[in-house]
Amino acid sequence: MDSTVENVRSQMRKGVLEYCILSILSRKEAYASSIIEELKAANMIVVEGTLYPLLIRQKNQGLLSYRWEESTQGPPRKYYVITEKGREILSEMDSAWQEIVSTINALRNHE
Amino acid sequence: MDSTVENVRSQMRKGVLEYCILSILSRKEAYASSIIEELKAANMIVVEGTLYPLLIRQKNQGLLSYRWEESTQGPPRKYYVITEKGREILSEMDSAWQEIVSTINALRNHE
DNA sequence: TTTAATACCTTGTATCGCAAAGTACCAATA
DNA sequence: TATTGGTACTTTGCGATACAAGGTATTAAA
Repeated sequence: MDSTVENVRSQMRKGVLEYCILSILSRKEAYASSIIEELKAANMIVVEGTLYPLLIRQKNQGLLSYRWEESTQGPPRKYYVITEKGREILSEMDSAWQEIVSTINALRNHE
Repeated sequence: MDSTVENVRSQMRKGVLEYCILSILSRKEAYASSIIEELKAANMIVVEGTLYPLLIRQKNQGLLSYRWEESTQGPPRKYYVITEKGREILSEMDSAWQEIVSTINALRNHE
């Protein structure tokens, strides 16, 4: 049951997910669960099975590193930290995003 | 050669492709090749193998219909026409898009 | 010692864009 | 009439990716 619109909505979210992750981590380091919380607060529904592989991908691309930290209430947390390369890529993502926004504006308001 | 950024750029485009198609067809009917031209002009690179299945999908969802028209120079063209339902969905896509834009703004400029 | 909460990770599935190859129609030209 | 080139539509196979679902491990409280 496809609900066209929900599908489109989730497609649009997908396109900017990596951008959102890097953006969050550019402000302060964070661990997966807290990133999910922050995304949820911003109306970007993301689940664990999506986020973990994505963080690992970005780490493998050199955009992130991480360190373990003990928690007072539960297992240790893997705090991800944005790298210098990550910041460079983030800034290129800013451009890419602006470009898409312009494109949509052009297409949507043209004439 | 993954070029992270080009990958992200294309991910972002994917997310709004259906939106762009409906948007173009909301102004006037068009056939596949002309849609590709228009998208190219707007900086959205799309190829046949992407567009045709997508048009068929949207037609099957009742967002589009089509009619054949003879061409003076080549085989007949399949002109796609947006339906009433298509216009409704397009307007919901407008909302979805605005929401994503707000989300990004919130995440990107927060603090 | 069992339960609940927190946190990390993996597997299988479905979707989707894209490259590439295929089919068909038409017109001009050899 | 046979061939070539241009236009247009369609299909197949592949790779990437989000997500549902299930799994492991640690800690603290009941």
